[in-house]
Amino acid sequence: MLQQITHSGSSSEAVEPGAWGDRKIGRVMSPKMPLFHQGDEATHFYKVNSGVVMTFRLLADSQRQITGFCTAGDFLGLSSDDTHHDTAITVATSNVVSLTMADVRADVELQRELFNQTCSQLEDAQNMMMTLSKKSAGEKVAAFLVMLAKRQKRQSAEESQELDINLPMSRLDIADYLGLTIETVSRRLTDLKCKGVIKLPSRHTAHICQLGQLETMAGALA
Amino acid sequence: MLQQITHSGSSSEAVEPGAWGDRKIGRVMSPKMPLFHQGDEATHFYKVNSGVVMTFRLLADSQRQITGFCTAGDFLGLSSDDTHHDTAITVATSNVVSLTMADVRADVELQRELFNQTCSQLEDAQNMMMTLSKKSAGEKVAAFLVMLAKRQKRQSAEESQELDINLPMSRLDIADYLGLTIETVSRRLTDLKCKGVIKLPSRHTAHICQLGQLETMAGALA
DNA sequence: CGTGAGATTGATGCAAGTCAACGACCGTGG
DNA sequence: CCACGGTCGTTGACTTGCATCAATCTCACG
Repeated sequence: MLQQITHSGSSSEAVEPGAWGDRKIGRVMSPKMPLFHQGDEATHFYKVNSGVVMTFRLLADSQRQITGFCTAGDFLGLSSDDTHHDTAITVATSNVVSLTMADVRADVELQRELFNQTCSQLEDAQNMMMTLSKKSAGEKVAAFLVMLAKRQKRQSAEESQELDINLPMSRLDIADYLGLTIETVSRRLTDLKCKGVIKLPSRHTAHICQLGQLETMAGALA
Repeated sequence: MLQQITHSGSSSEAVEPGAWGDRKIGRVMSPKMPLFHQGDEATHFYKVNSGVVMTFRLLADSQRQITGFCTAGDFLGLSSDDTHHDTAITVATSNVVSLTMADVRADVELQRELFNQTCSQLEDAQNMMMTLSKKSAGEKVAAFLVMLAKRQKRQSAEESQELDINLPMSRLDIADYLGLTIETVSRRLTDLKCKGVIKLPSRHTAHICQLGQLETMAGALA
């Protein structure tokens, strides 16, 4: 378990430079592949074309905070001081492109997109601060499911109350994202199941029965 | 108390356009003056020249999360969708300049500065996520004092273990920043006082006796 | 069909929240 | 200048939600 968390030494495991596919097409990566490690020099940053990548940072005592789950269209790995302050690894099979600041300087449209995304990520992070500090365990779990539902619905632009969502990450990942323990995540999920708001057909799938209800339980955000 | 928190209707109280001084010199504002309100259209953003401005966001049930304290050099009020997602008010007397995206487009140096700052703020927000979800109350309060010490030292570039710091904000502000209650903030502060790490000569001043010790108690961040 | 990591469920403890009373400071007006 | 009132802060008693510890379950994979 800790092995998953601790990053063994340097960037030795990260993808070697030059192994990236064409800039537009990107590179397909299987689950649990690191993009970069906390402390690495930030020579590149990345854009997710498909799949899920998560970023996290470690405290000295190996506590872990997952800072975000990146899905299609999201950028990650930007740094203000040329050092990565977190580690990024794929959660599911993903297609990722690698970029440099030189690419950005050459492309005005990319500049705009990048700046907007960064502002947007800052807002998300601030919302997450609210969630982490003010919400109860139940609200956090509900909010997490709603977030996943929104993202996965965006792709398959439905509008129904009912939908299946993917949970490619482990319970520990969810716990470390929400600032809870796996036990608490598990308990609150079964609560939701007992209340009939969701079903859990398999470990990595959730069926949402009443999205509106779930949103209510997630607590308002503004 | 709630009056302080609830924003009464629209942006009526915010500074009227045109009341800003010269773009470089800025505008002096007394404490508790709002710059903009959550929900306002984001026509301008701001840079703090001196003083302290805080930003916060409200949940529907009027819970408050302070998203940051901005001091000299910090930008605030950027938005990815032209709506302010938080409210900004001065904590102490401050000098603030107002800017627009047009200003940015006209100034390449400002672009760089702004982009760097935004990345940096994102990293800070992610660190804050760690603090909020993983640290104990005692660690949070210690970390808060260390943060203030670092900022105020940066200005008067000393390097000693001992220094006085200003606490212009109320205990409620500190609590809402750290995700605690005023009672807990108060208790942890008196703990630190009893341990001889700090002194509290007045309500809005703290004297740090052993900065190193305080940093240890704040818990490592990487 | 075993085996082990991941997930669930149950029992217990503790850190922080809540409720309540008191104390200290600040500005105001006599 | 001092007396007063109100806000803000501190301290104490009690409650509670989540973490912790521990046992069992399940299901993915060799």
